[in-house]
Formats: sequence, structure tokens, C-alpha cells
Amino acid sequence: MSYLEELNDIQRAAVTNTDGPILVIAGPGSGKTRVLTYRIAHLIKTGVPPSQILALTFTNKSAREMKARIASVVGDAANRVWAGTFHSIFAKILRFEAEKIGYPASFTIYDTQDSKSLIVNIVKEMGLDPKVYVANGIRSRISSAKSNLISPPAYAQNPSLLEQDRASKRPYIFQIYERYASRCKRSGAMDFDDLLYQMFLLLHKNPENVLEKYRNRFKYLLVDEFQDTNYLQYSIIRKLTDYTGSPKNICVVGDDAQSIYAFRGATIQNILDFKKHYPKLKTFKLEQNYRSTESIVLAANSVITHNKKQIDKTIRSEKGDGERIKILKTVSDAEEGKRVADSILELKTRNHLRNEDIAILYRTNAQSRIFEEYLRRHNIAYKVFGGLSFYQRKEIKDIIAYLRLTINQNEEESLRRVINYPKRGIGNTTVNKIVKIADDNFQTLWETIKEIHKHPLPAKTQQKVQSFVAMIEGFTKRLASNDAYQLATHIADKSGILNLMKSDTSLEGLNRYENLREMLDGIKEFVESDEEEAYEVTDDKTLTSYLQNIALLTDLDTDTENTDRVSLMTIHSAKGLEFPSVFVVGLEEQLFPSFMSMQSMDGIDEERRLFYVAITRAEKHLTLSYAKSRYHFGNIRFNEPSRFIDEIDPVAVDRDAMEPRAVVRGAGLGSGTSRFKRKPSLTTTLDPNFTPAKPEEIIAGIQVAHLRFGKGKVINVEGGAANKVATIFFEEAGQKRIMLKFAKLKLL
DNA sequence: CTCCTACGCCTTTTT
DNA sequence: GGCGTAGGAG
Repeated sequence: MSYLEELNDIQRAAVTNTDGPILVIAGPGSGKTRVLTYRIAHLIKTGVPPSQILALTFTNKSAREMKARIASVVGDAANRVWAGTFHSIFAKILRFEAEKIGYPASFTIYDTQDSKSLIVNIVKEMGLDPKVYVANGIRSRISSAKSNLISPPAYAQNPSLLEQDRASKRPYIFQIYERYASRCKRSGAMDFDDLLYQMFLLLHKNPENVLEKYRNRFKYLLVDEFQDTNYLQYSIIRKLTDYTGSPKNICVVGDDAQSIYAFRGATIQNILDFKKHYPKLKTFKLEQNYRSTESIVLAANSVITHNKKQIDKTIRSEKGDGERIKILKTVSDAEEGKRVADSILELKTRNHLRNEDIAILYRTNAQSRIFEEYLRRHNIAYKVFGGLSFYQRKEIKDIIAYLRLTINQNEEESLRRVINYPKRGIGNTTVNKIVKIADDNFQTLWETIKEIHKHPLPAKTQQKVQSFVAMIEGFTKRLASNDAYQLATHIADKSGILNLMKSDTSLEGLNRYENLREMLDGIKEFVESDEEEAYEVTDDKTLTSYLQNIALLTDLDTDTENTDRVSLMTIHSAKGLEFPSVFVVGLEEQLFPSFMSMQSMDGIDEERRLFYVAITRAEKHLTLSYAKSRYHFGNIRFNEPSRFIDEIDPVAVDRDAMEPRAVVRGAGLGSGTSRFKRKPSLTTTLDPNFTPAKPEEIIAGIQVAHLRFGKGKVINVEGGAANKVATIFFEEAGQKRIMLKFAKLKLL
């Protein structure tokens, strides 16, 4: 078994101890994924049927990667392993078992937006003040209730929760929760938490002995990123493995130092409880780091010692000192953007790095903009992960709403979304009446509009509603005969969406149309793809399974274009990834650590673990940066450097690099009026009464100044007479091609 | 009912 | 600085 030779002693022990409970504490870069995948491969090699193995991860990406690596050892058998995220595996099981717990098999999955808009509707209906009952706050309250297995009735009787709600002047949250749950059920919809919560209830209520069915099916369980599981997830794991007579073949892998999801209920208490609940537990610690240089590991270790509570371990590297960590101190967020982009150019030439070897990591999604701007100026290809994902865009959600409604008419968020989109004369007044009627009759909206003639509404309105109903019914009829692509194309056309988009010739409209086309192409690809690949254990090509897939897909998963790009993402999304060169930016008090976390010690500790995760993504080069001033909601803010910088062992830091360089013109505070404009203007550096040069004066090699782009050097000039085009490299703005006829250039 | 504009809120982090 | 929504006019 040659693959065992690729492991160190501890890794090998963690792989070959196949039976009984195992806890692997795995530091960053310690070959955690390798252990997990080889363990699964080893199980299969020693005769365990792959379909009896369940591997739960946090991202689709790591599930996919895991499968690919298992396949490289055992071949096709890897495809029969149940590997996926908690959410996707449970969605798949629930799809199969839904009717046993009162949901349709075609249940809809609500994303965060859907949940929020449902809550907004409920708050309105209950006549509560939406400024007090903010949707986001309510949603996280409901989410954490579910994550702790607290049902609506249990919430209503829980003194401490009720007291908290009273204290925050929102005493009716328990009623909203109750209503939210019943509306989801009535809609045949599950939110993200339901995929876990209903899975637990399924096993707990155990209709038709499903519990035994799944206990028997999954003989070997593996859980990645165990430190990020919440009570609910852990409870499901226990349901499946912790019972009398269980072989307890469960292997969990995690690192308490990398726990960064406490805000959504994750608790390292699960690691501590695991030792109690599974007494015959064997523990393995992976402390050898194979990823980073010693400087980087030293920095990480020194930072994390500032956290009191942690499982004792020391990470070692044998990669040599490597470069020390650079610190970029800048005067403004704009200068930070520019300096990082400059450094990337420098890295690429000096160290022969490709774009894909480089990542910029930040605390909040909003920080990406300024880096995008300067990377574009420097002609560096990049990709922003996270933020608004493709499937969250309005035009995409609109078409998705039609698709959902076609499958599940009772689903109300989609119905409300499209009943008057495109405009068909069913306005707010009508919708509100319909909602009222539905509520009075204990019906769904769909049931109400299907019988709209029974209700007192203007004849014209009734007609419009009836033709909407007929349209949707027409779509539904096609489900049997059309594949997902045919149906989606039909819907885009007949709903009027396609025409609406074609008629919008604005730039944004064109963009939206492109996105719609891309969406349709994506469906086509899904229909035609030969199973597996990106779409995990899906074997059917129905619209239902397509919708399930995209509901659980994140931006991180859509890297189909394998082009060479710098990655921009939050530190949270970067977990589990590694890059030769990493920039961790925005290291300022209030931002990182975030002001939201600064009330409590635990909050700061979690931010510090986040910083630890950020540092340990780097293999060779690590640069930290901070800005003295930064725009926040359009206002300028001044922050101190992050406390985390001082917590790094000075030995690991390159002190020379700490000294500030010359201030960048136009990008900093010193540029007069431009400070109040978002776009740095370079106009001020040029002569105010300047006269443009004649086209024939511009020749290769000379220095010029442009009204907007600043100083630059002409690289070449092509085209004849009236249509001369010059390629000019500007110091600030990068390379541009400019029509000389229009150019406002000055000779220098 | 629809279109347009002004204002107000926003930003932790994610499946 | 940007997006979604409320509120007014047509």
C-alpha cells in the first residue's frame, strides 16, 4: 500500500486506525486533507464498501477536492462515497424522505435573502415596527434557536431567551419565529438551518425507522473542520453514531485555533464533549507544518499564544526561515490599494510568481473595491470571491423564482416576487388583498389565486390574475416532457422576461441580459454533463435537482474558468486554501479586529484566530498592510494599527519594510480637494492652464502627461494620419491605448 | 398602477 | 459612496 508511505508516523496512525472514535487535532498545513482522503481510500482498500462512508465538509470545494484525491488512489469507487457539505448531503437525504415529515419532495431551499424577505413580510403583517424588528437581527435569532435545537414552542417557554428579547425591546420574536416556521412549512420551503434542523427532526422522530436505515447505511463517518460545527450539527452526528451497539467509527478532524464561526453557533465545546461522549477516543496531533516557512509559522504561533483557551500544541516548520514578513504602512485606503498592486507587480517579476499564486485577504467584503480598482489599473487579472454571488443577482433570482414556482406553486416568496414581474398590472394593493384572503382562509397564496373568481376583486384584476395562474400551470405541465434547459428557455420567453431584457439597451441592461444567457447556458451544461463533476452525488437531471444544487453553491465553487488570476476574498472564505504569496490587508483597530467583536474577550479571541488563519494561508511571502485613514460609509475615518501586528514575534518581521515610503500623489490625504472625491484625481498634479499637444508631436519614447492619467511614457504609435493610436504607459494608471485625435496630452 | 426621485440605511464574517 | 424603498406625480 504505497500511499501509506507518503505519510508521517502520526498521519499514518490516524489513517490506519480505522475502527472506533478518532480525534485528529490538525494544525494549519499539517496534511489534514491528506489524512482524511487517505483514510477513506484506506477504508475502501481494506474492503469497506464506498457507499457506507459518509464524509462531511464545510465547502463543496473541499468535498470535490477530497473526492478527486480519493479517486487518484482507488479510482472510480471514489464516486460512490457520500462526500459533501453538511447542507448538501442532508438536502439530498431530505429530498428523499421529505414526505415523512410533511414536506413535499420538491421542497424549495430558501437562501438568506428569501428568509429575510419572509421575515420582513411577517413583521409587516403583525403590525410591528420594522426598525425595531430588523430582519437581519430576527433571522440570526431564529437561526441560533434552530442551531440549538429550540423549536418555536420551546422558544416561547424559554425564560432566558424571552428575557433577552424583552431586554432588547423585541418581546415578540417568539411569535415571529412561530409564524416564520409555519409559513416555511406552508410554502414547502426550508431555509439553510432547516436542512440541518429538519434532518435532525427526521432522525429524532424516526418515522418508518429512518434512523436505523441511515445508521446502517453509514458505517464510517468523517467530519472535516470539526471546530466549526454547531450543536445541531454535532447532535445529528451523534444520532448517527452514538447509540448502544454502535461501532462508533467516527473520525473528526479539526483545529481549535482555527475556529472562526462562533458567530453562527460553532463551538469548540463540541471537541471537549466529543471526548466525553466517545470515551474510547484516540487522539492524534498533527503538528508538522508542510506549507509555510519558519518565519510565517513563528508569526502564527506567537500571535495565537495571546489566546488563553486552547488545546496545547506547537506547530513546526522545516522549510527554513524564508523571507520575513513585510508590513506596509500607508496613509489611506487608496494608497494601500496602490501599494499592494505595486508589490504584486514586483513579486511577479522578482519571484516569477503567477497571478494565481497570489491572494489578497480582507476582513469584510466591502474592502475589495479599492484593490479591484488598482489591479485593473495595473492590468493584473483578478477574481473576487464571495460578496454577491452570481445566483443572488436580481435578474437571476427572478428567473429562479419562476423555476421554483413551476415546481412548487405553494412557495410564497417566489410567487410574490414574480406575480407582477414583468409588469402585468397586479400591483401591491392586489397582492395585499390576496395575502389577506389567503390568511383568513388558511390557504396558500397559490390556492387563493387559483380560485380568485370566488373572491371580491375587480373583474379586470381577476382576469390578470387568472392569466398568471394559467401561465404557471402551463409551465408545470411541461415538467414531464421538458428537460430543465428546455423548460427554462420556454419560461424565460413566455414569462416576458426575455423581451423585457432585450428592450433594455442600457449598459447595465445588456449586462443583465448576458447574465440571463449565462444562467441558461449553465442549465444546459448541467443537463448535458455526464453526472458527478462539480455537482456531487447528483444523479438526476431534473429542474428540482438543479435548483437544489445552485441553492447550495457558493462563489468559491464557480471557478470553472481556470485562468491565471489574483484571488480576492475574505479570510473566512480563504480557510482551507493556500497561496505562495498572501497579502492580509486592512489591519486596523475597528476593522480587524472588527468593532462588532470588541465588546467581549471572546470576540477578540475569535478575531485573533481569524488572523491566525489569515497568516497561515501563506507559503513563502506574507505582507500585512494597514492604512491610517479609510473611507467608511463615504466618511473618512482614522484608525490605529491593529493590535495583532504588535503581537507578532519581532524576529519574524522585516523591520525595514515598516518605514513609510513617499506619499502617493492623489491617492492620499495630501491631494487637496481630491480627498473628498472617491476617485483619486490626478488633475492637481498638472498645469491648470495646459494646452494639448498636436497628434504629430507624439512619438514613441517621449514623456507625456495626460489630463486624467497623469505622467506616462509613449511606448509606440500606430495607425495613419487622422486615426493615430498611441500605447502609453502611465505611472499611476498603467498601460492605455489612446486615440491621439481626442487625447488631452502634454509634452514633458 | 407605474414611474421617478430623494432619502436613509448600511457592513462583520457564511452554508 | 451605493443600494433599496417610500412617497409623490402622472
